[in-house]
Amino acid sequence: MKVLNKETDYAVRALISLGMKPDGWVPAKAISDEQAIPYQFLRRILQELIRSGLVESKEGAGGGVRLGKNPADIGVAEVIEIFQGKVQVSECMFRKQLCSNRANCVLRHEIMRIEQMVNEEFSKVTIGKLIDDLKAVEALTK
Amino acid sequence: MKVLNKETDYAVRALISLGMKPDGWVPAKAISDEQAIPYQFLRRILQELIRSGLVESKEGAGGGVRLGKNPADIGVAEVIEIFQGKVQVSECMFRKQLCSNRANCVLRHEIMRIEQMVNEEFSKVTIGKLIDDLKAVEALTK
DNA sequence: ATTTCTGATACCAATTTAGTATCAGTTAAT
DNA sequence: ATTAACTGATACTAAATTGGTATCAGAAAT
Repeated sequence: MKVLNKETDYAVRALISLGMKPDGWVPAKAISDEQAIPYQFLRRILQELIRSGLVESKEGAGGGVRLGKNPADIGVAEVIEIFQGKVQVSECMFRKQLCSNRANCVLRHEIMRIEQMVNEEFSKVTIGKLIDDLKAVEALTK
Repeated sequence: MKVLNKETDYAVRALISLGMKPDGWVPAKAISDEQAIPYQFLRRILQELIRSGLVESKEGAGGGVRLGKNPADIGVAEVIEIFQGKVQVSECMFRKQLCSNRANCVLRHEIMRIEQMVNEEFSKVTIGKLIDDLKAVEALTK
């Protein structure tokens, strides 16, 4: 059971990379090289990040991309949602036979609790936090 | 992002169904009808549950399946693991470029924390608990 | 005008998912 | 002894998803 797929994985890495170069426009090629992400695949990923406002872009020579929000305001949950949709345990695990009334279905309620918890935790892990952690590790290993 | 696939979903429903009929052998056909699970698909799922000891079977006429463990001792985490493997966030999200030393990689550590939390939560949701909740709802709606 | 970039979109192979089908063997009842 | 009701094992398939590639048009800087 893989929670993050390649798109989300690459997107997070790209966002971290951008967050560490806050000045100017970074071409997709630079990120692709630095993070070893296939160029065309990354391009498509960046376009989705742009559409959803996490990243801004500038066309033409000297152009590229940069973060569209403060790194501390970008939670991994948000990135997951863009590429893999909202976390949902099952379409509806307890229909018909098992659950006469959807509204007060305790079982579904139970499961949705975990869903929400996961979402909250993934929201707390922001790009900013990841960058901070990363810097702390780098300082130690130097 | 769908956390449970059909196999896990159907498996849990089948286990609940079996847990509610603790006496005797239940043929796969009966579960298939009751829970509207495609028969052949369910058969394959049951065979995996049997292999992993959650379910016992008896061949021949009058045979069928029954729980192999106490419902309270079957956590949904266990079922997920059988059909979807251990929860893992990413193969290794922070390799090479981002993380010089795997062992003390704070980022990976961070993510694995959520992983473990999810597993614990899914372990606490047992078939027994689901059955209890279900009965409580049924009592209310009657 | 040429180079460096993004926008948009179409394509593709490999894998996974969800489901079907078949045949062999076991047990119970007649 | 036969038949009906079951599981065991396994092979097959269509459709969707995943991960990745390719192409062309257009924008900006030089």
